[in-house]
Amino acid sequence: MAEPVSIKEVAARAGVSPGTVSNVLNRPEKVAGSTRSRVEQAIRELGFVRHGSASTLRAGHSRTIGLSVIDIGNPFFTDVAAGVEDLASDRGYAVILGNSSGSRAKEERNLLVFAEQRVRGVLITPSDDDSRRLERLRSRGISVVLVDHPAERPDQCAVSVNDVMGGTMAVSHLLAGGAERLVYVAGPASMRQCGERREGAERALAAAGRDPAELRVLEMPSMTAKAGQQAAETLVADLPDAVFCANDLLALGLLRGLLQAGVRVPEQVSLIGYDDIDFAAASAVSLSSVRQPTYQLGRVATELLLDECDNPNTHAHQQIMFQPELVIRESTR
Amino acid sequence: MAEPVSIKEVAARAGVSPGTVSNVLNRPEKVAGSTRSRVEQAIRELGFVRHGSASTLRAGHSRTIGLSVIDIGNPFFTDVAAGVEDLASDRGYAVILGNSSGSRAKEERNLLVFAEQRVRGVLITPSDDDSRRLERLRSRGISVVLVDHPAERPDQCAVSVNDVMGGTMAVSHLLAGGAERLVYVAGPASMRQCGERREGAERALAAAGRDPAELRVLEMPSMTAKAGQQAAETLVADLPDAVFCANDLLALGLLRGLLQAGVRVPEQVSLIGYDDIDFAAASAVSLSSVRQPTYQLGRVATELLLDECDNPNTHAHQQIMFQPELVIRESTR
DNA sequence: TTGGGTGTCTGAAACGTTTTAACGAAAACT
DNA sequence: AGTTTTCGTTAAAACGTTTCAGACACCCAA
Repeated sequence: MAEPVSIKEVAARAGVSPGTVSNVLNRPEKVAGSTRSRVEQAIRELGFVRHGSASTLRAGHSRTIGLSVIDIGNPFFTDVAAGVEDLASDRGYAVILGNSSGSRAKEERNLLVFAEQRVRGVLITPSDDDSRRLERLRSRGISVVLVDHPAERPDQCAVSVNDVMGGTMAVSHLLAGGAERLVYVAGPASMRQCGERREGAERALAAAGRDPAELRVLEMPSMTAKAGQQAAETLVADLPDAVFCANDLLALGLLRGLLQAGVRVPEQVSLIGYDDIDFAAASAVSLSSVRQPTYQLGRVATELLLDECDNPNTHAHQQIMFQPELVIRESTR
Repeated sequence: MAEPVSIKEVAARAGVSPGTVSNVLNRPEKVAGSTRSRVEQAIRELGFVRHGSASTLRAGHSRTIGLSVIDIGNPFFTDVAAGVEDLASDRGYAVILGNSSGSRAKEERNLLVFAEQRVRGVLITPSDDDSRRLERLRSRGISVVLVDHPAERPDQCAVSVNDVMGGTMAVSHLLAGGAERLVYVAGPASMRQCGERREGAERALAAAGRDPAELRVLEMPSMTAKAGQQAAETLVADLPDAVFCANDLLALGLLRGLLQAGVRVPEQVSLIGYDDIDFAAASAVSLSSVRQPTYQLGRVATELLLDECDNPNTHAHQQIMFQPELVIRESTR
């Protein structure tokens, strides 16, 4: 096992001082061509790899960002993560992944890890609206960009999608199909997305001249396919004629549960999901859904974060809100 | 923006030396109860968070591991990642995520980042069989555990699933259903998984007294749903009666393409995938597949890696091979 | 000839931990 | 009482970078 080679040994072999090697690494334009190539050759010959921790310690900042998502098993977050990873990697940043699984404690632990690693910034889809934790990070000099969550204050960056509008789109579409008895299958009430999509749903009812209180809400403990299937068990007892699910995972699980119980979709029940994950188009009855620009969400969020890190003085905080898009397939009348 | 607080300030406030604070952090049993609680209080009051880079620099090893996957958009890898993250997080390790997207260059770049970060170890599903890169890591003292890839040498850990057997299972099942004209839709030939599943398929043919050369192979440039849909366009021109896809993403895309072209599954074409991702059960025609213990794969690999890191002397390298499981649904006769 | 640039490189001091040898005090043995 | 052990603590030396004030050589203008 070869001993790791340090900048000093490179310097020795190239016949220069360690400071010069550092310059070759960090501001190559400052060093004369001949010296530079000599150093570069030494680096190659010795297989030198910069010690990131030493660099971070001295320079005061790292080349890593933290990404905290709610459910890595959800293609929505996977797509976001792909956007983040692509751009971060292009810019030479490493991504530390944290999966909160919807647990506040786990999220807290992830943030602690990020703080210990002195990440340059954090991208987070918070699992609830408690902003104190994020304040704590910011007070440590770690930039935070909210992903799929609107900004709580103007002095921060956030990238989100208009969930109220998405909810309205979904339910308006169901109503247009003749929906009478509507159910909204939601995730935990603490999740902002669920609340806003619900509000959008209620607005759609109101806009159609109906009482928003008509909307029956079924709250599930998690937003997974399994939870969707459980929801189906509840619903078959008192079948609605239209269901809006807070995400596609719930919708796919629900769809499966309904079909297994012999319920016809969309004839008996009109069903629409949210996110338009890739698999929505391939399901037993292809799923109508509300599309979000997921990959883009991750990419833009990363762009904002890196800009905030690299140009702290010129950086202007931005709150970007994308618009969702209705995708109609077979599962709705 | 509060200045970050160091161990020294904690020491000052608690009236002890920095060394003692370090002991409280790393070997609390070595310090007297009263001193310890005094230090712990100071830590809490000042909001001290250990500087991971400084710690790494001095201690010579970090609390991070690198995870390099081929396609973060594939639920197979997502499940693996979930297993990795869960365990790593439990043990206080951070996970640096690298997505190679099947590109050798990108994989190389990820490994470089891992080396710079001085990760404690690397979990990797290599995108090809070039082992030199991994040797280079190991020679730097970074443990490597192969995920979903058998070991190339006995002195390394690897966790995989028997792909030859999986291929045999799949094709035997197709043959039992009366398959005559078989196609294997594969990913890039450089991927070991594709090759081994193919070998398994050929063995199944041989075992049935047929010529393995009968197996028509359609090689796609990537293993995604999109590629599967393209494969469908090729296949409809000369329709086989049974198709084995190298993974479920290909199979789902292919299924979609076939159905759109008016081909009935399984009546005209029997179709089986590989991985048994969650969405396989929910597709238009629910997909028969070969199940792999994905989450477990990630967890066990992490277990091995951390054992190798934490107990380098007692650690015994292990090559674990799980057995796949045939899951029969509607897409096969 | 002097004075001031300019371009290139050096040396040493930091950054915040961990680790080690050494120390004093108290406890446990002769 | 004297000696050894044990316990708890400390001071100082690393770890590998980056940074910054300066040094040195060279050239140009005055």
